[in-house]
Amino acid sequence: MSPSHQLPKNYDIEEVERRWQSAWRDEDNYFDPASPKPRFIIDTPPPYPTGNFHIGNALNWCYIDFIARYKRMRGYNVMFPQGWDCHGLPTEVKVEETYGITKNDVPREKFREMCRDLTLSNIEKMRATMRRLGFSTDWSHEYITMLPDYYRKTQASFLQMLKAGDIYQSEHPVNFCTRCETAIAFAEVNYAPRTTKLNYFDFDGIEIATTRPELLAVCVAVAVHPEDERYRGMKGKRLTVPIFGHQVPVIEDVVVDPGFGSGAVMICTFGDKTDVYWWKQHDLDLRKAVDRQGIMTATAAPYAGMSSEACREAILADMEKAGILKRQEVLEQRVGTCWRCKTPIEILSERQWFVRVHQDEILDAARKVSWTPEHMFTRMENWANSMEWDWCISRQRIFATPIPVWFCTACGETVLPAEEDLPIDPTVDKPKTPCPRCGGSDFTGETDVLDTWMDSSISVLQVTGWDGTGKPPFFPAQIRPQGHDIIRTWAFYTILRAKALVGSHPWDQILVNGMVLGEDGFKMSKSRNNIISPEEIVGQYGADALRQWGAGGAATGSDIMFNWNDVVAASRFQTKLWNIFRFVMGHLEKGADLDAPVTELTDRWLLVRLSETVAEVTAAMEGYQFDRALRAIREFAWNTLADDYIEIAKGRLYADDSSRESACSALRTTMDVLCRLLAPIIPHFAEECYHNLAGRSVHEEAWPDFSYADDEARRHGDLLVKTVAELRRYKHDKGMALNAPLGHVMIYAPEPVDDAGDAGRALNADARWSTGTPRLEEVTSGVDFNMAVIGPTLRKQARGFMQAVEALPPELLKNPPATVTVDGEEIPVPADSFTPKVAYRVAGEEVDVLTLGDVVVTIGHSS
RNA sequence: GGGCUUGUGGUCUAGCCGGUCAUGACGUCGCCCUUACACGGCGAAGAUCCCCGGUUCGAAUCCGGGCAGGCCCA
Repeated sequence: MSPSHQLPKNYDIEEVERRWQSAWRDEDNYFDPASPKPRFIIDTPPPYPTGNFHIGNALNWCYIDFIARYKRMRGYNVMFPQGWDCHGLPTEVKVEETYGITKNDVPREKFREMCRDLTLSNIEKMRATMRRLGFSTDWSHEYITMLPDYYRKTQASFLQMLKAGDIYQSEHPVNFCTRCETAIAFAEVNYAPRTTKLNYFDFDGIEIATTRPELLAVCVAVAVHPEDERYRGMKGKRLTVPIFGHQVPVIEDVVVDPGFGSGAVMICTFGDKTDVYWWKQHDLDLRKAVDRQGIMTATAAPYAGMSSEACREAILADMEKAGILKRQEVLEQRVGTCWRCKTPIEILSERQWFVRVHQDEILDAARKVSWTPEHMFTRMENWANSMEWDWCISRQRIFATPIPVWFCTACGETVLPAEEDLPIDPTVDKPKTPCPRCGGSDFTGETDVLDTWMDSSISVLQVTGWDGTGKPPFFPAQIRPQGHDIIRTWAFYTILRAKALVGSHPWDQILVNGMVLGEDGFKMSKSRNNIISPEEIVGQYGADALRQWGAGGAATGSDIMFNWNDVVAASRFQTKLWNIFRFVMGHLEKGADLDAPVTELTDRWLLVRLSETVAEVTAAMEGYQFDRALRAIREFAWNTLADDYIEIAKGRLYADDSSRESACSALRTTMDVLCRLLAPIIPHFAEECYHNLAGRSVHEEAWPDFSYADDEARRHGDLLVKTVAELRRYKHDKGMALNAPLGHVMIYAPEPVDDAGDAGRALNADARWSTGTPRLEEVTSGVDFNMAVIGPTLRKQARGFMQAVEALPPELLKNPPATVTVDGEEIPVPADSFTPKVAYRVAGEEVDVLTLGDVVVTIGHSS
């Protein structure tokens, strides 16, 4: 046949994908607030605008887009919004690097402007990548957290939680980065290995081991384990701190590890998190020796003004001089560092803003959400249960949402703006009314700003239509898709905020995706040089191939190793599909009644298989099991349709009778359904084919509900396929070409089969079906056991039974006795417990014989 | 140190609420340019299903204990 003159022989990925991307209209993906359709709102992650939409994002967004497209086809009014979580240190650091300044070198507003400009150009780059990947984003619901319309809501949410008592100010120890000069939350602390020295010194007669001698000035107690015999009776005694001379108590606490150092530990405010625990637990003094820049304070005189490193060396030298430094050991430790700049964090006591964490409420809300995969809920649970401090939300930076609060200069009262006046910047704007407490009119604006998670943790309120008060009209959202790395932050904080602001859980479902690992099995990182960018993949193999990798690379939720093989295989599948499609179109265009009844066996068999595939893919998509969905589609298209069906039925397509109409009709249906099944995963390819087939966009079609049952066609078709495959193998084993003519072929089947001559044409043979028995010598050569019957029925006797059956004479296998003897006991033979394996011998005539189950095929040698 | 998770032919992967010969892809080898496709077709080789123990008539699958990897955290 001649392939369609309209369809090019090669599928030009770049050309086709670009063409459809420019043809598709953004409006087609818009959520319609007035629509009567059921809503499906996606709380899409707002990425940090680094300018680089990386492959981890790509995987995450592939899942989201599969869901969005699938749900639209299922008749939902889908919202697939796109946000940008702009604020934060990385952008400040980047601006400082780019312009060679620090944040204090330019006015606050100028610095913010530089950050905004950088962010906007980064967003533009990332949008371009997202469009190239073919995501069906609703760009009418884009939000940018650094713009007034959004941070007005962030500020409103702050005020509401403040008024409700969920937000408070307090002086409390916080993690502090002295490089960035800001407090950070636990979620922002990374732990890095470091080699340091453990210094043993004489502390008023007791040996103390410490890694942080520079904190000696803020030593507030010495602690020992209550059952440590070495320090029995020491509790309550007061010791004099060397060099500084102040007195501190000896306390006992079970958290002290008697095996570490000398078993006695000095508690400083604050060397680490355990110091904070002891300080609170024992109500100890607070002394401050390190300031926000990491410089020693007057408390540490005579070391005031030194950096903490210099102070450490100086104190050690002085200890040595005084003869109290006993020895030093090398110690491997893990030290908390700033997630952004890697500077070791200090724990400083500062006035900060906090959000109250009600663990139980959060967990209750989290339980109302359906988690996929289920085990990801355990991570949330563990994190919630391990929270010891409230959430520190204030930061001493600039590029962030301002905390909308003033302080009255006269009386210190905290003064709030009216919510309708938001957004405000308290360092620029002034209160509209005098101080409600003292009537004063001089105010200081809060310079602290909000943690960026305060912005992003109301994304779900934003997308469900929140105007800053009350319950959003479309709340809760239907699904939150996100990675497991941010369960303890974004998911946790969002649930907290939804509970605090709306009073219930934020989404019906959460779908947690895995991380993308490099080809070497490790997390992608610059230092490992194993980074693959989406552009690199798309440039070579196109967006649809990348999307197939995302769907099929791993089960949903598990980490996925990037693998070029999968991308290449994906691209080959498209080539295969394209050739299938060209072949089918070529025949359809030659003219056929596409509504003709599907009458022939092979055609009916194809539709049964198609129907089964639709059911399987639908179930997989409902459970977000994209790998299963894609696998089922591939198997159907490649094995069932191309290798089996087309190879067997193609001969009929060249004929010119009603049996050709049947095939064309079946193929037309199959291609239509197949395009729809493919549409969510490979939208460009599906669109290209469907447009040629139907002249419309596949993305405006409904998900197929195709259903076709025909048990006989399924059974007979399977026989036919199996027989043809066996005869192909026969030809192969004989060294024959697959299209070489065969002699007279008789297929003896248990039921009458009418294949419309397909077997004969496929095999290039005179093939006939018969229900008779070939006149051959039968030899029973063994048995096939049915374990599913034998096991449950006979239990412990199963093995003995099988041995007994195998020992039976061959003629008894064909007509089995009612009982067999096992260990001297007569036991009944269960029905269907085994079938005899029958081999056939040639009886005079020159034929070859193949047996496959209950089908016997004889092949005459003359052709 | 804790939590979660994974360990299947050379490589990646499916199966994992137990049932006779373990799925697919890439790679390897052989045959075939059969009027959709050589980015293809047909076939072959290749697996102690991480190790040890247990439950069971039967375990890749369930249980216990190891070992190793990953992620998150302390």
